[in-house]
Amino acid sequence: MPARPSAALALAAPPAGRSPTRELLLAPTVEVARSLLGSWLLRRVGSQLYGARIVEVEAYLGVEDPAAHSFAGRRTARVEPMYAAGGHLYVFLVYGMHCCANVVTREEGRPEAVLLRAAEPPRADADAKLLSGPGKLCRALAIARGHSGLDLLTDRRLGLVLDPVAPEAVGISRRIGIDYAGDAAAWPLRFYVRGSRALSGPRALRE
DNA sequence: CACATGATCGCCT
DNA sequence: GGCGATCATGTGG
Repeated sequence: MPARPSAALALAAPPAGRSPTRELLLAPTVEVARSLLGSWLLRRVGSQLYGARIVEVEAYLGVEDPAAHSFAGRRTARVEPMYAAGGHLYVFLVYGMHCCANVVTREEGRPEAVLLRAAEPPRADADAKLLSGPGKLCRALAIARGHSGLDLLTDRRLGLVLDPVAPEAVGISRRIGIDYAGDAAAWPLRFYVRGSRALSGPRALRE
């Protein structure tokens, strides 16, 4: 696991745009998911700033969502950050080797989150597929389990800057990789920026 | 391009 | 003990 983010993600200066408010991140999870499309995920290591623009996310609706780690109120040390207030980060390990990062939503005690599935590098000449998948996104930005539970609104290492996309540019589909969750796998909770070259998943889910 | 498979280990039952 | 909110690589069309 790389200690530093990919050099291709280095930023000379912070991107334009405003930081999200706590209120925005306490909103219904689907609303937050759409708000995060286009947003910059910023990563700071030492004095160097890195970042990428989020183009694909999935909503996980907590205790009533069979695909969510917090389904039926499950509350363990791993999932605990999902119970924090909106704006915190939840990172977990899947398949023994990849991390996935989520932005927690809703008020404290209500464990919902938005999975960050793909992002675009800041420059057009970079590999568009560098962060095309939740595991690749974490690897490219050097996000690890040790970051789980941090507050994106106050932490120096990770943060967000809003840069909304037009509603008509947003595509919607079923979620990926959760077929074990039965009917919930078909719920339209994946949101993506149409036409982005950084999208993950099969072609049929990119429109 | 579509599909199949192996890697690898923390987490929960 | 079983199984993932995945990825890279391999095969075949």
